[in-house]
Amino acid sequence: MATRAYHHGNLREELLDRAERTVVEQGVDALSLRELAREVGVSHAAPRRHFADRDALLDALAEQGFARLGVQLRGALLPDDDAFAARYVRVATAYVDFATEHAELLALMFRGKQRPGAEAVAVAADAAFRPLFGLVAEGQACGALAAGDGEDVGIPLYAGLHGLASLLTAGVLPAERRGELIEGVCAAGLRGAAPR
Amino acid sequence: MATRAYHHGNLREELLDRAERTVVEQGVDALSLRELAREVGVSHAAPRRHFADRDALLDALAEQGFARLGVQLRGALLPDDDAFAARYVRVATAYVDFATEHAELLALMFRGKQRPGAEAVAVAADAAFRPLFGLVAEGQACGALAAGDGEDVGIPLYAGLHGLASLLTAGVLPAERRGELIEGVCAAGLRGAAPR
DNA sequence: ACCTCAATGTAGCCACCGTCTACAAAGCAG
DNA sequence: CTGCTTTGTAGACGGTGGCTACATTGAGGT
Repeated sequence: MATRAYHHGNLREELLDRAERTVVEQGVDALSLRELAREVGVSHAAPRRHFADRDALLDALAEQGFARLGVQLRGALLPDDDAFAARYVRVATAYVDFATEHAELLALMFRGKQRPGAEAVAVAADAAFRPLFGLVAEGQACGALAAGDGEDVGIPLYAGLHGLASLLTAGVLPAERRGELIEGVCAAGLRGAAPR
Repeated sequence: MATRAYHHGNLREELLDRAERTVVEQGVDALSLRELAREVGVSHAAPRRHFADRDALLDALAEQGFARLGVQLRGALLPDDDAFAARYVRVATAYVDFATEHAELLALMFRGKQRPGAEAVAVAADAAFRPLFGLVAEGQACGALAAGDGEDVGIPLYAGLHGLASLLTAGVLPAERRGELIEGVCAAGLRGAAPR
């Protein structure tokens, strides 16, 4: 084995990858910098060269999480051969899927938004959510959604999705019914956002 | 000063009160059992007589939180001299108010639901939410909400509220617009849940 | 080719934390 | 009064995050 040299060469990324894995699998609280360093095979103080403190690492994780979420959402949005409602359900499903599969990561992502000095996280969040605003505009253009400020129309829709995801990951709603719950929330949301 | 005796007499409750305060003010992560014991003026191992470990204390806190939430919701529901929509907005406001004022506590409350051996928390949660189910039934009775399974009708409504609260506490949506956002989400929710 | 120097990793320390166990004090039931 | 249970205390252990001083490395200028 090419016993790596004194300098790792890729420490930051490897730390992030490992950290994301243990966060997703065992929760934020279970993430220990020292344990992480041990797993990667590096001294306990090495991570400090790349992350000022534990919170900085968590912020970076959140940023990366928003990037992943953005990819998922854009992927779900890509095929544009469907009716608007169907596309909406597809994007909603992608969002709820991500939220339930990465529950702990999502909590981290939203935790970061209000912390000071986390502009990078906020920027990543905006980028991830941009597709949703486009979808709302599209719905307005084709007459499926009420006209007016896109935010006013989109916020109730997004709140429903986010709330559903949150209730699913909290165990308030049973995960087995995920599919039908998404359908129900989407349908109710679209009715509520329809032109009147 | 009546220097209290060896036995405190009311340790458990005082620990819970102090703990809730620091959780609400500084977040769950900032809660330290030792610091708590110091504040109450008791040895660092004393809390262990009342809470098996830190998680047990957090569970008790969650349980107490659901009790408080239930009181708020029932209070908002009590005056029944209004039209259904107005009552709904009032209850929704009470929920979002609680969620934003006790953001960290709420996170704790929902964290508990999925943890093993926390039936007491689940029971408290059910009790807190019971008023909401009653309100939905009432809306169905007076024709403001679609008939059918109360859960199918109520879940999208509740998801919207919970999501809105979550987005507000995360800082995704600005707290200053709380009032108008509640109005918007309530209106959209009611339209989506109306008979068709 | 050499030398400097910034970047990166290491080793050891500190205070703090949660948990465990052995012990002390207080209340209570007979 | 006596013994037992409850409640609080004291001290120890391993683990953690953060800090500082030091070691190693690689890259760029001469």
